[in-house]
Amino acid sequence: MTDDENLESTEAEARAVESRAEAFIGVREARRSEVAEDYVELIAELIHENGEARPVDIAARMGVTAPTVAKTLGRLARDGLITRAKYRSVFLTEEGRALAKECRHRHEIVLRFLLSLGLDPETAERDAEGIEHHVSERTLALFAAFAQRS
Amino acid sequence: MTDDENLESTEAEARAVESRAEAFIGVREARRSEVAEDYVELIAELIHENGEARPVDIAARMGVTAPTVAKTLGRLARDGLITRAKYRSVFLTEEGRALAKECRHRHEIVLRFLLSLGLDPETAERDAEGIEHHVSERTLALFAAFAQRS
DNA sequence: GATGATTATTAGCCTATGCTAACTTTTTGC
DNA sequence: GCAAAAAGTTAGCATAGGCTAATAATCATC
Ligand SMILES: [Mn+2]
Ligand SMILES: [Mn+2]
Ligand SMILES: [Mn+2]
Ligand SMILES: [Mn+2]
Repeated sequence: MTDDENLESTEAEARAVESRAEAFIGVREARRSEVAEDYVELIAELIHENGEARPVDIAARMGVTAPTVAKTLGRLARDGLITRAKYRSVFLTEEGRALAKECRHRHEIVLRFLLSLGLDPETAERDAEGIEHHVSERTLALFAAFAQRS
Repeated sequence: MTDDENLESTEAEARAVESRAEAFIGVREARRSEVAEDYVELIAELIHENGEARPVDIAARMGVTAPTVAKTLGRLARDGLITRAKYRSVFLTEEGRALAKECRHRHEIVLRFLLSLGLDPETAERDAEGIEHHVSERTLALFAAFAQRS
């Protein structure tokens, strides 16, 4: 048998394997920002509604304990998305605000898209919360167009 | 001011907070099975195509190193999804096969849905790989119906 | 069947994200 | 303004899921 007939050895096969790997690598990459995205989006909302974002309110809405919030806020501060002072509320940096805006935008589009497909609001909200982190710009554009059209 | 006028203190507010938390808790729950789902789906495919699933092939397609695969396979075995013998290929248990079938089914539907929306195949595959873990049964049914219809 | 290449495992490290328990600070209500 | 309640922090623990370096087993080839 020639080399080309070996399992795995064709150029086409190699490209397929590579492109599959890239998909998974991309998903893992997206996964790394999920928590940060959800937090800044929520923080922006709390600030908008209440004038400030308190850890206790973040914890209640995220469904986690206060120490978990504290640790996550530490990472967000380290990454330049929020500022905070001990025992005080949290605020977004410019970068944090920009990310929050983008996340809210994406969340809105995904949610409206699911609703326009006919999904009930509760399930739509739940699914959007997970899906939003995994839609490319292209997909988002298609979602927006579809929701618009319908 | 009466109690009802307090920020956060209405029944409706409390329910909204609760339901938001449930959405996030659900997403975190889904997140916990993502890796296992991707692995069993891939293992099933490799077995179908090659008769066996070798760690080296899993690693190439997942875009991770061999030790990462080894550790993950340890968890899958612990959770009753695969069986394996040292230095040998991996096989699915009944439970693993059932999960793989379910994942493949979901993956197919999400992918076809994205394609039927007009997304290019590369991006569709990439997005499907992330989205598939966050679609409820209801959403999946709507996706299937839409792809069918179009 | 020796031997070099390939594949698999193990040990050890790291980060993220969750938790509980204990402690500190701030806020609230008399 | 003091005491109790609420909120926030810290320490310490666990698991998942990545990695590299080192080691071990298997396979392929002569
Ligand atoms: Mn989300
Ligand atoms: Mn969101
Ligand atoms: Mn996937
Ligand atoms: Mn998949």
